[in-house]
Amino acid sequence: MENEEIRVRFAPSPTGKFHIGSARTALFNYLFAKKMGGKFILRIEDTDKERSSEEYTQDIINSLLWLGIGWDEGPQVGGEYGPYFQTQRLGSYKKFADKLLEDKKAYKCFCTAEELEAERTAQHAAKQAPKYSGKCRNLTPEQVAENEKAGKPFAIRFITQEKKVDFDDLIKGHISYDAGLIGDFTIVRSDGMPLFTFAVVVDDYEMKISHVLRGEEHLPNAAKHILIAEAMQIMPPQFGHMPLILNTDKTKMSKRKDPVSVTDDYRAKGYLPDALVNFIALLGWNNTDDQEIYSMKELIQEFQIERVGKSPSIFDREKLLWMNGLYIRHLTVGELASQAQNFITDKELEDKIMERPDFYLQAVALVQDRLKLLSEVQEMIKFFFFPQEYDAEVLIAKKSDKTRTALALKLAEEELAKLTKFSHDETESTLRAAAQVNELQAGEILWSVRAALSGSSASPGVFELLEVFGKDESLKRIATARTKLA
RNA sequence: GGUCUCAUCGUCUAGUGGCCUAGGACACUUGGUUCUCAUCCAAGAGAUCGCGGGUUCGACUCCCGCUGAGACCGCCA
Repeated sequence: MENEEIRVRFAPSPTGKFHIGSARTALFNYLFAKKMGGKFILRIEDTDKERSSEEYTQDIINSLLWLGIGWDEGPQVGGEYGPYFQTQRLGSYKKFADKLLEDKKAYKCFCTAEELEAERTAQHAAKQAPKYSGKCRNLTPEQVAENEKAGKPFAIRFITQEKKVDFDDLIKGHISYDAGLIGDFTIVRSDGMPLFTFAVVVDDYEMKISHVLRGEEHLPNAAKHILIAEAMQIMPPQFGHMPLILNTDKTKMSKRKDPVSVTDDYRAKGYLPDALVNFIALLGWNNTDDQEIYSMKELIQEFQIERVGKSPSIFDREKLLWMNGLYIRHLTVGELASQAQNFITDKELEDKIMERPDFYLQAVALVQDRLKLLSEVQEMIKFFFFPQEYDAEVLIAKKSDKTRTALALKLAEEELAKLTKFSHDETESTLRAAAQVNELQAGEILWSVRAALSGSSASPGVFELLEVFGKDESLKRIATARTKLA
């Protein structure tokens, strides 16, 4: 073995927003590398000029960073096997393609897109497997020269040997393909750009990649990978194909119908990166015991490629939501407050928060247990800063009525007004005593005061609210509530 | 149409021949705590281990067949 170092790569193509499935692929590669003391490399596969864009490259980078998946080599950090953008590695592909041509392991194909398309539809109609006819494979050197002279564009096709391709997949076990079914596939486009299938082999070789961990949809590509490697007389890396992440309808998650963008559907919606990482790590991997909550550090410690399952898993958003709530509850109030601030879109509210940061912090502390998403903070704390409109009915506790509620609020206002110390305990004993003396249920008075303060039937507890609001604001809100009942 | 992959509660999964009358988590139901909601705690319901054969004293676990589902078959990745 010339190279015993563990080197893995995550090689996304910037043709769309960074996908949750890609995040899982990246994560497993990262965990594997870190666990094994190896290197994690990020390579951008941007040879599809039509669909690749700078914006998407940026989204990949931002998402990875946000998730806490850093790379040892790649864009921004460099590395000795760069460059890490395929469009900057064209020389390498050309070199290997020329060699393949020279060794008669590939040939120039002058078929036009229309011809190929017609061939495929004909095969489809005849219920045959779509496979290139090999028409240009037997062109004589004279014919090739003639075509080239005529300025006909050509692609380069790989000569697929009719043989069995066997390999041992780290996850799926022994896999065998009949290469005879594959046909001569294109490795270089007529515009000179290499195709993924070919570029990957060259890059993995030049970057000394030892293990390729990717989605199961690439399983058939592994056979091509191995065939090309053989033709190039190099050792292919070890493969590991991870089961797909499915949508609820058991089909591959798609951009069209599912929330799959890490940035738009998770980060922007108020999910925490640690929760997302924890959740996707559990999609296809587990550690035999009953532990479900893992920090990145623990994941690295515990990760074993052998423990990656073979069957696909459905992405259960309910469970993710639960986990996100759990992570939110584990945040310190300060962390939560500052992270949630990014989700405040209401300008007036934002100004108020800036004016009264301590009050904001106290409000956040009271809603923390009730959150599942950071983005929910705004709705939940609004009433702290701005009294909300509400219906008088809200003030009346379940087993109470209008008259008793009016009395409860009157008593509350009078008794609370007497307090000099407006703490949780003081207000509690005061209100409970008032209820008892006047033969009201404690619940009647507590409910109505809480509703008066929050304007809602569901809110943090009344004593916590009283303490955070303070005497003046509390009495003001109770007074307002009383007018609603009058 | 061909090839490949997969198959335990609704979902994520544990289970590597006897510990399984199948364990945990989410969701669900009920109860407790309580001023509501949420949290928290407790309990419950939920899987004839896709089906059929075999191997074995014994199979969720091994083998074969079937069925079902998915992926792939591009000058996309």
